[in-house]
Amino acid sequence: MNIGQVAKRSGVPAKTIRYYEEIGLIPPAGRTAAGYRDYGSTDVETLRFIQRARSLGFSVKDVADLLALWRDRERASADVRAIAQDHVRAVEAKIAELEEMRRTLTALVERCSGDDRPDCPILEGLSDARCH
Amino acid sequence: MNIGQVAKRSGVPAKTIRYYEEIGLIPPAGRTAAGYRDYGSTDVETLRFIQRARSLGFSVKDVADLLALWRDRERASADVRAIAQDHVRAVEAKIAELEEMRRTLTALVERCSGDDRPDCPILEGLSDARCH
DNA sequence: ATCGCCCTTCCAGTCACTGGAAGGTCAAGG
DNA sequence: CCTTGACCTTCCAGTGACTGGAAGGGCGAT
Repeated sequence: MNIGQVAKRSGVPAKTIRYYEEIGLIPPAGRTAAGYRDYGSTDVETLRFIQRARSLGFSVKDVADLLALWRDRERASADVRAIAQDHVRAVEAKIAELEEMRRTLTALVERCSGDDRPDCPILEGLSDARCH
Repeated sequence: MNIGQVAKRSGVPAKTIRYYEEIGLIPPAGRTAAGYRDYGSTDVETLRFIQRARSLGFSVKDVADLLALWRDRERASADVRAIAQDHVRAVEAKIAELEEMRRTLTALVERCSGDDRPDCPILEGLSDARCH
């Protein structure tokens, strides 16, 4: 299977697949006589796994660890859970941070009339930080 | 005032101040005879403005636009409001995305026993995407 | 043989910094 | 006067995770 086919089936762009190979997240693909990368259905499954983990926000490093555990039939589920739980905490922290931004921003936007006049509580808020 | 002083007073690291100068977010600072950058209190205020805008998640490009409006006594508050409102929408979209991740991740983590056994719904979820 | 699409590599750019090396400056203490 | 230590300077490289594009080669169908 060509890289384009794999890209279509896994949802990972061809360019990104090459990049994953370059950084060692996936092993180097076999090659055809002409030098084209050649893949099998296992590779598609691996890339789908990677795609899903990435879309859940796991870092490439985390994905590498998860992949290793995925391939290890002797793994302890506790190891997987630890990675996932750390990530949940990171996601929650990020949400909290963004919620805080949203709160402040919304308060500023609401106080701004948004007309032709130069008078603007948003800029005032940014210069004084009286917004908190 | 030396760059270190300004860094302390504005909350923007010295390295970042030099970087902002390099990319043109702030004008080049004056220099002392010895070649040290020399700042006044206006510079500290500008950097504080930048610091606050950045901490609310505005991109450097947005900050440049906001700074220009801040300095323009003839601005229309509608222009400021438009930038801020776009940003609020972006922040809200990001929050929604992270909430969705958190929901999926939490569901997976909850189903995982997290013990010595290899049996792991998290890895299963990542391979099958039966989680949705 | 030619067309259009696929593949290859390599280099550069994104975003917003951050770290570090190599070297110059300044103020205080001995 | 000299040294020490904390500051400053520039320049180069690296981060994370791709993404775009150029230059060149291959493949299947007409």
